Amino acid sequence: MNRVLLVEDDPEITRLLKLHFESQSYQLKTCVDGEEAIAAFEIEKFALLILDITLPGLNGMEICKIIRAKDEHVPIMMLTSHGEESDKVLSLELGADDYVTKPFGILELMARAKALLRRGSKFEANKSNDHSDITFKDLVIDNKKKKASIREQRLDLTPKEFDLLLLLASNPGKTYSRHELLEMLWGVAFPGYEHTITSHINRLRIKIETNLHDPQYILTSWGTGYRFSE
Amino acid sequence: MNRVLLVEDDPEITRLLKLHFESQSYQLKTCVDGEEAIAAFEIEKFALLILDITLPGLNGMEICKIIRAKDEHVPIMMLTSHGEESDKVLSLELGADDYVTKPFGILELMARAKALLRRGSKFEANKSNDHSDITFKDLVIDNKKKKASIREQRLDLTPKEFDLLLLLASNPGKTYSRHELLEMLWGVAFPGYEHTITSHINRLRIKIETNLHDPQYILTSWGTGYRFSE
DNA sequence: ACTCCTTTTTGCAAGATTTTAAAATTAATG
DNA sequence: CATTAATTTTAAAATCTTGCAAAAAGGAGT
Repeated sequence: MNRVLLVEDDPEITRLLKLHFESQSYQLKTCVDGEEAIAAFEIEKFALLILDITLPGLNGMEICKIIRAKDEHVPIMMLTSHGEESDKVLSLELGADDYVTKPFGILELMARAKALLRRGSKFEANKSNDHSDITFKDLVIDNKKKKASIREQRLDLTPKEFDLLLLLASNPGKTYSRHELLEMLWGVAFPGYEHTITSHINRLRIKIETNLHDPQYILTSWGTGYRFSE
Repeated sequence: MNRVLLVEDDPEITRLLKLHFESQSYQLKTCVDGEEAIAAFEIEKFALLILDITLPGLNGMEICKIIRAKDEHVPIMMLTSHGEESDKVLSLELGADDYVTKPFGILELMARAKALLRRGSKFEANKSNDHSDITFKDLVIDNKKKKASIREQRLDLTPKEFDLLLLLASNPGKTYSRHELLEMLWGVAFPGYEHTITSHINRLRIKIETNLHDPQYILTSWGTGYRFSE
């Protein structure tokens, strides 16, 4: 069973999650309010529920409570705009299993969603290869150890640099626009500019590339974005 | 036979144990209540049972009693939130083999689980090298003797300091977040702050490093956590 | 070669994170 | 029960990262 139910009124977030869940071959059904969600939940079975807290009409916590009363086990993840600790505690008390605050990096959200989905199902697909190293030329990225090295030498990367490199390198040859990168790493609701990406790419290259005028790892797709060599 | 059955309703603990048992190549099957557990026990064989005492429906002690009646030998470990001595005594009378109170350090729990598993099976895999010393540069850690020395000189470490050093040094190069360290050494339900880790790292360094501004053993992964040199 | 547009480079201030030191709390011991 | 040791919390100083902007350099098309 691979159906996920999302209750969210922001179309931008809906679009993004739909994109990512479907790319991982999950079906994402979306509702914009609580009544719709509860109705959907009555007819169909879902492997995971994702509820926005701030919604018109019934809010996320209320939905959570109602659904938890009907189904003790289904994994529930809450989304919220404010990083309010009280919301978090309250949600978890109401029976939510995880809690993500906006702006969230889509990759982080997906990772946590997968953890919940995994828990619910016995047949471990474990599709994502979070566990194996990525190697290209003299570069090795070990996500498990949070470590990257080039020519046997450990790279001293900041968290953002590491994430950026990991994302690009996980999909060699795919060009990511600055917008996409911001969305995936900085989060959907990130208010900043795309310069930021440029800066980070630059700093990464300084640490990785031997010759900045002829990069071997992080390549520019002119007018489009960046890609990892393949 | 390497199957372990966990009966636990807290998803956080479930997640953590699953992670650790699977990393040690055990299969961990999880149930959230007693009926499910007993049903599973009827069909499959397990090398170890871990029961939370406080559960919705049938509690851990009741499950223990029922299962012990069906199988005299299977090792059973109890988990409980309150360090109540009476619970402990009662559990052991009901046939449990070990008893761990929350918050528990995951490493301690794993060690005790392994001890029980070992008892049950004669063919000792002994996968983990708990018994050999760890040596790096001038530092020697002897887990068996709970002793560490640097430059032939015994270090006077407190228990927490020793555990922290041992954990980091058993996986050189891997960056552990403060959260991970808390979870593994202090326990899942530890209510404190991550500063605590910082403090212990600091005191460890004072005892181990020659130059605090250029540590050779315990390194900082900026924005991420700490790691042992490799 | 010229112009327009994009990318690279550089520097900096604001904000985070880590270090350090010391105080407060808790646990262990006689 | 008092002392001592161990652990946790707090707070400030030091350090590093990040986001942004502006200048310099690099393509693309004419």
